[in-house]
Amino acid sequence: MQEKWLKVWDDLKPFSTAGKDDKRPRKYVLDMFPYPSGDLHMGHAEAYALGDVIARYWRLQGFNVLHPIGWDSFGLPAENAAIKRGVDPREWTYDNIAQQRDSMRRYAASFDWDRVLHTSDPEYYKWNQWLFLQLYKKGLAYRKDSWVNWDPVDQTVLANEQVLPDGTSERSGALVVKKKLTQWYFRITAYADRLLDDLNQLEGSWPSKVISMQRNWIGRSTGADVDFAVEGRDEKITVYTTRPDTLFGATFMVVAPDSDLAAELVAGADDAEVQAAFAKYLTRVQQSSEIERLTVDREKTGVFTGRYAINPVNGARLPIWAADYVLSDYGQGAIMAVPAHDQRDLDFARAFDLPVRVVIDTTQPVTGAIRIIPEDGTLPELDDMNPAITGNALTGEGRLINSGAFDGLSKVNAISKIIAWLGEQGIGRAAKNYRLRDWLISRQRYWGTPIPILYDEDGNEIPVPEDQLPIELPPTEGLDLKPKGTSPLGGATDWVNTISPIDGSPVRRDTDTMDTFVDSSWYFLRFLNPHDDTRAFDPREVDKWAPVDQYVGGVTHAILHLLYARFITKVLFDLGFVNFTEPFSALLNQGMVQMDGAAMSKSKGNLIRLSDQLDVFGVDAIRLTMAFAGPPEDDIDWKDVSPAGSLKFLGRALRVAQDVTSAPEVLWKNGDIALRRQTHRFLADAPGLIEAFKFNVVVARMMELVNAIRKTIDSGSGPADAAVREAAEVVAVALGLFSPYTAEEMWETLGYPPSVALQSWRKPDPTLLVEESVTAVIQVDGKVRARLEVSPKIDADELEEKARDLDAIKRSVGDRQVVNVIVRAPRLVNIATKP
RNA sequence: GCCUCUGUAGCUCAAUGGAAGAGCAGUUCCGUCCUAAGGAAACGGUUGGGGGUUCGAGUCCCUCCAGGGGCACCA
Repeated sequence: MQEKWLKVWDDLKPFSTAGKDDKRPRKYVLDMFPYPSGDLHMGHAEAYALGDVIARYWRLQGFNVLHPIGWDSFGLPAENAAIKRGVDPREWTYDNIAQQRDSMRRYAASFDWDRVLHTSDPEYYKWNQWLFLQLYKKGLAYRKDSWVNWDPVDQTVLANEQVLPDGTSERSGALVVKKKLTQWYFRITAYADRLLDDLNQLEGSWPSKVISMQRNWIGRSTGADVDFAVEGRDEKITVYTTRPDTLFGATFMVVAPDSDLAAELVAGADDAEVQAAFAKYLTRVQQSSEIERLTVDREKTGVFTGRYAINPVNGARLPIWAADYVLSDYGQGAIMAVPAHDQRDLDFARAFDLPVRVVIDTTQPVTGAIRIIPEDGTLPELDDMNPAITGNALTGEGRLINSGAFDGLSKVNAISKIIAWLGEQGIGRAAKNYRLRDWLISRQRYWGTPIPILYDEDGNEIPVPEDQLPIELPPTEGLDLKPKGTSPLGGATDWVNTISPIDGSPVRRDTDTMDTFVDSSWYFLRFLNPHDDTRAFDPREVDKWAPVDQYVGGVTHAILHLLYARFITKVLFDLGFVNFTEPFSALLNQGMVQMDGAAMSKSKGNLIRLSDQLDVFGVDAIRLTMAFAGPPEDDIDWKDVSPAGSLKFLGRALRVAQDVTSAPEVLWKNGDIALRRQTHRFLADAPGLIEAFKFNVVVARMMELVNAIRKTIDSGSGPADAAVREAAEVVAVALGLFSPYTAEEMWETLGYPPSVALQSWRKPDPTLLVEESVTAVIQVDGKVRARLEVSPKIDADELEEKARDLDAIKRSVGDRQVVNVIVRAPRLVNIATKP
């Protein structure tokens, strides 16, 4: 059965995107493309089953649907496998692709096979290099020397986004260490505001979880930069604070120990003891792992730098400390510490016995008397909440005290007033900061896109001219791919050493390759003209198809891929290449397939192999099981689902079609009215359910419909009834979304030529959707006392009259007084009484 | 710790503030030499607990309980 239909589909090509003169409205349905790491697994099976329902549905609805597939085929696993087995990564990669492609075809995924792309083809990564150069021209790609995340197992740097919250690499699982290197970055921070603000457009069409994760990741905060003079130093130190209202409460200052500023301050301290202590501390900080640094209830550590700053608002002398709870790459890498109103500063102050000065009275937040606190910051009548004693910083709302001219102001008012005052004095200004850092794209590995930059003998950057692209990867022969901390491409001396396109002088190529997230940040545009070797994408095709109408994929990419793709889209918008700013209009995140409540893995011994399941139950039953298992965004536990049940249902559906004895020409209007009503109710309801991704509900409704057909055949008007044929045809078309093979069999059995996938979703007959009569519920004091069969068009007065006329109601009301009658014609009457 | 989502039949889920439902599983029966397929019937509920708003609450509000997810030294 499988081979038969695969051949039919190959011939008919029901899913290739139609030509230019196609007048149908367009839909771009995109499944996240896979990484070719072996054959397809259960997770792929779920994702592609769900994406396929959507793509096939829009086709039935008369849309010209673009549903392409490709492979994200650069990346470390290929290279690691190549090292292990001594083969070329190309071989491993393209073998796996061939296998996955064949599996997808048998899985009946409705892809347009004429648009396949692989990111590891030079025809693709040529345009990756082109994209890099566009960013370079705009100053959005740049090199800098910085502390980077280093994966000691894969021997490469990682983007911030690739480091898990526990400080390990998302890929190798190794503890990430910090290393100072010169690397290429994309200036994603320049787009931070737009990436954040444009999330509002996606509200409602993206999962709120993904939106909130992106918001958190960008992490915008607003506050002020404040300049502090330093004793014995001409230059001021600028700190960033979100709480300028607590400026009068600053009692010390902290700088990041790994910052240039810290080193310079200590060097100028002219105190050997201080310098020795600092050097020791710095070493310790640099050796501590990320996992240690991120531990929550960690003791505060730090050293005094030997220097003092002056608080510009009150002249207080503030000792400057170096401590690793201040990060060198956020804000100014230095803070003013207000221990009374910041828990971290308070913890530090208590550890090193630094003063605490309360400047906000949080006891009477909005109204009430202003307390005047003595200069030493103690609150005699408030000992039970004095932060220095309780260890709890006062972070709530309140009024300013101990703050000179600003006393009495509320927190919000004080923030704006103090920022304004700082501005007038020229010692501060409003400022914004982001958690988001620039995107580090260099990787010290072979299997990726070469960075199209040359360096002359003085180390100056020379971008490769666009007409010289692609820079192809050199063959692996003679190269040592083993991780050694520098790119394997450095060993390809003939490749590295070349001549300058400007003056022919000797130059060297950049030997790093790009993060593969660059590849996937724009691939959805390449699908529009995958074979065009004159440009990355055709603006006319982009106008026609993009942005993607429906994107389908796992929540694992909630930050990384989706953020990068959004960023690149905005860059392309600014460069005039596309006319939209968000790449994916709607996003569906499918859950994961689990076993016994845990992710499946070989090591846990709970791995369910897709190929085994397909062997036992077949493609149709597995696809149906995936759709029926529950809402798509929920995880599926394979022990809770029943592929055997799905298979049983498919058999029932097919037998129902086989039982039909009427001819295709039979007149439906003569059919059994009850079955026809159910069929048309299904036709009316299913589209809304599918568009809301409630595939499981559609399947349940389809099962009900099949049960009803069975009943009509066996104990109703019989197999020759026209309604039986009509309902079976509707089931065949609907089932085509989920279980294409069985649906084609049904369609053929019913006497039609292939393919059921080319059918249209039938319009329900509105006269069959209106009930002839409905049951009205008659309540007395909210309790059901009687029922009435009435016309659906009955008006409220008539219904009330009929209801009150019922003996059961008269009895029920008795001699109590009727105080209110609620009538919701035609469904309900409720008579409220008073004894 | 903070934010957020979800608790409905054994399981997976429905139900514009208006009769608590479906599918699957299980049970019984029919069928069959036996097994399976297939068919029929019934069973299954304090809608997590408590309070409130309402003529009327699974649905809205408050609170507690349980689970999931996200964030968490970013000044």
